[in-house]
Amino acid sequence: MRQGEIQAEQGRSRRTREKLVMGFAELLREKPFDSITIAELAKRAGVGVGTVYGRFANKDALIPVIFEVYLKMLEHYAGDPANALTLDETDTLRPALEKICAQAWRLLRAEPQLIRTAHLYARLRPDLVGEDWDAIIEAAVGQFRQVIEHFSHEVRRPDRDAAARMAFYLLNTVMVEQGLYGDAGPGAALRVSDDAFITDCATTVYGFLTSVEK
Amino acid sequence: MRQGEIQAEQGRSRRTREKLVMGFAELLREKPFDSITIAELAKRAGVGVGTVYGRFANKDALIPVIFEVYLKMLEHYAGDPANALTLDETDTLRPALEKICAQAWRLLRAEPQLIRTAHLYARLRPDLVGEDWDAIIEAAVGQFRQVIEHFSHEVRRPDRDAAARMAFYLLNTVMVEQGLYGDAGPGAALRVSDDAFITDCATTVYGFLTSVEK
Amino acid sequence: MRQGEIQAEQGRSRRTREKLVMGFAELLREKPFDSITIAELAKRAGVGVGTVYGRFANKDALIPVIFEVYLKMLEHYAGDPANALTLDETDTLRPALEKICAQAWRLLRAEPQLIRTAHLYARLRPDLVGEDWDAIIEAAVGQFRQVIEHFSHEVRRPDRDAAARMAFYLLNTVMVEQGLYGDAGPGAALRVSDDAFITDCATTVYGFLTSVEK
Amino acid sequence: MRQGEIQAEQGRSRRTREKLVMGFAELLREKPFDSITIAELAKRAGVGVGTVYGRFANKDALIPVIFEVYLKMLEHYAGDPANALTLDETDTLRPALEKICAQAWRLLRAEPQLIRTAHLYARLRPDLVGEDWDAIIEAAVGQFRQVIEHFSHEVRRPDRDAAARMAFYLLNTVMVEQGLYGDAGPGAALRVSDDAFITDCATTVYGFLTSVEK
DNA sequence: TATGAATGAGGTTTCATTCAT
DNA sequence: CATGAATGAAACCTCATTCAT
Repeated sequence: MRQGEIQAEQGRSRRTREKLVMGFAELLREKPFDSITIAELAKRAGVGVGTVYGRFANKDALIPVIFEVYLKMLEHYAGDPANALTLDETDTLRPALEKICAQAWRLLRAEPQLIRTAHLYARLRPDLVGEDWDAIIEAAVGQFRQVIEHFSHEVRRPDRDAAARMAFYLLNTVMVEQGLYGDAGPGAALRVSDDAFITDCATTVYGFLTSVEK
Repeated sequence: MRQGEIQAEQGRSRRTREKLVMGFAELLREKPFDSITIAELAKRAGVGVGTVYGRFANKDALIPVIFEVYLKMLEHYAGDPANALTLDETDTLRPALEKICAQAWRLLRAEPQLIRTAHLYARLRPDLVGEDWDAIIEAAVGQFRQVIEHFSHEVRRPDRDAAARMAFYLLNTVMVEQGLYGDAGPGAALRVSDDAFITDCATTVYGFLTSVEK
Repeated sequence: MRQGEIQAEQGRSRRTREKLVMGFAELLREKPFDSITIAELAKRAGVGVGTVYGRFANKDALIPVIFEVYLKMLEHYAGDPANALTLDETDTLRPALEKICAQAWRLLRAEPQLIRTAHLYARLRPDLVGEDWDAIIEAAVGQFRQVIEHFSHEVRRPDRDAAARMAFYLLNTVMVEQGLYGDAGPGAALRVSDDAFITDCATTVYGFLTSVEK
Repeated sequence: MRQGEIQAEQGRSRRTREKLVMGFAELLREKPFDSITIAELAKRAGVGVGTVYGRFANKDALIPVIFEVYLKMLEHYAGDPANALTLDETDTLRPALEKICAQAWRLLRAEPQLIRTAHLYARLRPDLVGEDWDAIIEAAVGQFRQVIEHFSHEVRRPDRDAAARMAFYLLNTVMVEQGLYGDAGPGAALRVSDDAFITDCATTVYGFLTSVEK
């Protein structure tokens, strides 16, 4: 069970939780977590304030739900066949990385507020992330491991697992930064188009995977 | 003049601003911006709350000062000869990048709270960053331009300026992420030592700079 | 029937009431009445909150039960042969009073929280004390009447009933004050040991009983 | 300075505190402390809620003020010549004690709510009574010391100080009990008129002071 | 200009009570 | 009858901002 969350998940109670999570997901797409008030959440979910406290011990207990919502969104996105990554045998590593980058980019642009909040709270309250966050990361790392395996002959990093992790980390960090905060932040230095940026990201990961150990 | 900041910079008034900025700098190293109250700032600066409002129209008007403080810190750090980057003719690109990475890492570890807040607000309130942020970025990009120029024969990117910008962006983003939030966030996937991470960062930038255009 | 209490005392219903009273008695020994929540009581009694409201119209309706619990405790205490007051013919009034005082003191020290709450609510909500409180008092007054009767020749108060009432009142008030609130309150002025206090109490009652009418 | 109370007592600030204390005193005469809300106090004092928190860190910080108000009331009462206790040489101990009792009784009847609350919180929150409570007690004990000194030949208790303390304690406890809670509580056993009760109280103290050590 | 007391909207949390199941 | 989820009024407290001195 998530931190501060309150037991009992059946019948009316279960539906209430669903209403709350749905209302919360809506709000998370509209504004940052700390501008969301409990009263607002209650209203959006169509329940009373007390009801929120019936399911969540306090406002902090909602933080793990951010990741639950995030994970749900990713699953929904991954379930869409349009986003399936098919690794053709005739393909090479670089275009495959570009596909991945382009996909990640689309996702970031589609759900900026939610992803922003998730990333923010993963940092602000690491104690409250729960297991969903790990699941999210491991899934993504796994995808890279597959790609590396598939184009094994092109990759020169000796430790494939470490390489997959770093590749994920690189791509994730760099794209989230640019995708979420756009022209603000250090990204302002770039002044490039979306497409150019996607290409550069792919190049970066490609460069990392194919360069020899020091 | 910075947004929301109030004119008149002479005599008593000027010293008041200095006191405020110094107190603010102290507090920024201790806690996040939004946990700093105006009353707290006034006390730390040794002035009255009303006086703060005499210089800054509202709390938001302090956000640009975050970047001013950040820039001042960078300048102080850059002014220290111990941190000067000397590009020896006999050197090669890769060790030079490693030096840069190691330096950046030290800085991040020395001033995490301030850098965290600056990066956060550059994203949360891009409208309020002011000119200092640009100055910070251009300075850093410039350093990369120098390095690229110096090891020109090793770099295969055709557009040197664009390459310098991306290199800065990469390094900055990736290191800030890992340096500030450590094990939380996607960085948790890495599970590597500081030294290994620094090396990987250098490799990444190196890989990017030396890989051929698509 | 007690105020606000709900009829029907048979079978399942009767056992529910017992569970509630037992749980309530436990809680009364742990904390003041107004820090006890209905949800807490329900849990302790092993029933649902709604069930509490099935037996008691509202929280106030529990106040008379405080006295019921108090009375039960006194009866339990009085039933213990170790606490029986045997008035020997060779005894005199003063040592008898000291025995009574010492006994009362032990009781106060054994059940401070419950007695404190009972006395508090007898004052705060005199409308809700119910008949149990009278029973408690009359039992105690009766004991004094016996003692006065037994040492009739030593007592100089003409009205024996009034004397018994005042004696009880004196002892009760003075000891409860000191026993429950110890060093706080006016008792702070005393600064005496338990034994000395018990002796002084006995002296006081003795002085009252043996002094002549004005 | 009192616990949780906030510094600065001059000019506007001083007047605000006065307004608050006056409004508080009014409310204390009307209802128990814990039914008084901060918003209510603010309104009564004619200030904003924030202002209350500007002077008192939290609601608990008002508890010491209860005793301040109580002490002020006692001083006001003591200052009235009508209440001065003149010990005539021709007097004897017993009538003097009766005068004291009668006076105490009048006071109790005049300010029941305030005295009730003060006594209640002296017990509930002994940590917050502050110095005023000690001052109140010592003043009262001092009065008894005087009386005992004046009628020294009638008093048979060897330790005059201890006797004064016990006399005060007795009288205070017994009268407060009866005066504040009237017919509720153990006082219900008495069923006597006010005058008879006053006489009995005097007799009790007299009995105590004039009976020989055990 | 400097001060800091005063303000009050707005946020979180508790808990007696109701009522659908 | 029993249950416990749902309710929402009401309490406490914070803090950016104003304004009289």
